[in-house]
Amino acid sequence: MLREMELRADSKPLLIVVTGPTGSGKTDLSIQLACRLGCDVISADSRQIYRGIPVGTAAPTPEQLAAVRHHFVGTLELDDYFSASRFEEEVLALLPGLFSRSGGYAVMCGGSMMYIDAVVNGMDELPTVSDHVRRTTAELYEREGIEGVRAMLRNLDPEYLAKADPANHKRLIHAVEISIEAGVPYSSLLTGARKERSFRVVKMMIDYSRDELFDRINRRVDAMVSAGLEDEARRVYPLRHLNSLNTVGYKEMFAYFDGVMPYEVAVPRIAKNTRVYAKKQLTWLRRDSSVVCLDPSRPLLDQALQAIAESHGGRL
RNA sequence: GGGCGAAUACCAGAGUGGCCAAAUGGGGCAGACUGUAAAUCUGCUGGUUUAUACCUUCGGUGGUUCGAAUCCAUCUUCGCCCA
Repeated sequence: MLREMELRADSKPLLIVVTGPTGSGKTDLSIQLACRLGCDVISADSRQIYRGIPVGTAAPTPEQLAAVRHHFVGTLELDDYFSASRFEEEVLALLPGLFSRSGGYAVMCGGSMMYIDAVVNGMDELPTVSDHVRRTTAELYEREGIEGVRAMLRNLDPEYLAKADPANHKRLIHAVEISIEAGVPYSSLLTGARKERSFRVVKMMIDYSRDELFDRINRRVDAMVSAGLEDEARRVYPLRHLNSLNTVGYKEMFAYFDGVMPYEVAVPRIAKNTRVYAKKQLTWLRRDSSVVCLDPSRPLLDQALQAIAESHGGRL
């Protein structure tokens, strides 16, 4: 069956991106695809990449991991630094090997839109922020609040300040950090240019109606709870201040452990915040017209293979 | 049967004569996004295609007043108390 999908010698390899909102069934479809195409799965998920939190992040199960080789699942410690840019770098380094082993295919599966964009379009080169700069900027924010950060940015990069969201301290702080580190305004480093890639991309998502999706999410949260979310959260509770645990499912559990939120509130809150997260993903997806929508009422694998075939120029 | 209290937008809940289409929170919707992105942040949420504008709203009806969500009367419903 692979024969029919075999690449022609002159085509570039193909990265098949299975994305979509949380709870839409990406994991299953990506595994089916990878099995069918004989390739690996690259996870594009900013939380499943951490070790020790498989339940709350709905990471692939041990069985699923055994069925197909996965990358970037459970490979980092909770206190490891990571970023979309690093993801881009590591995936790009990994891809050639995967393509050559599979005959030109790789599946990327995940809902971290910025990670996917980093791989597909690339990000501008920025200097790595040193601990020293990070610390001084954090102190500035602590001492003088967002006003202080804005004042600093007025000197360092007025152009960015003018177009940035003035209330978003994370962005402003980042701009300050990069400007200091680079010695030039942050905005001067942003080219917006799309990087050349040596592979082609097909993106697809499973397009549930919002009601169906929300229903799936609600049910999945219940499943997580019975799969031991609370125990898992309790194990990582001592590390709750880490960014990797500033995550839906954990923060609500931590609030419950801290006694600031009753259990009966925490669980529905997880479902609600997951729905909000899904909405944000859909907002991001909405402006990406290159995403092929798959109809969940029909066989998904067939539609996915069809989309892949069409990306080859309509030929199998 | 009697006494008291309450009825406000999707929900909760402020407001007690004009600055009220009505605080705030929740929920919902929409959006931004180039180095921790499941993060962080923004806007809207009675109607009128725009609005410093107009219209319709604060349980019902009828009053008082230049003007009522706010005062009066009455009715309805709910809660508590005495029977």
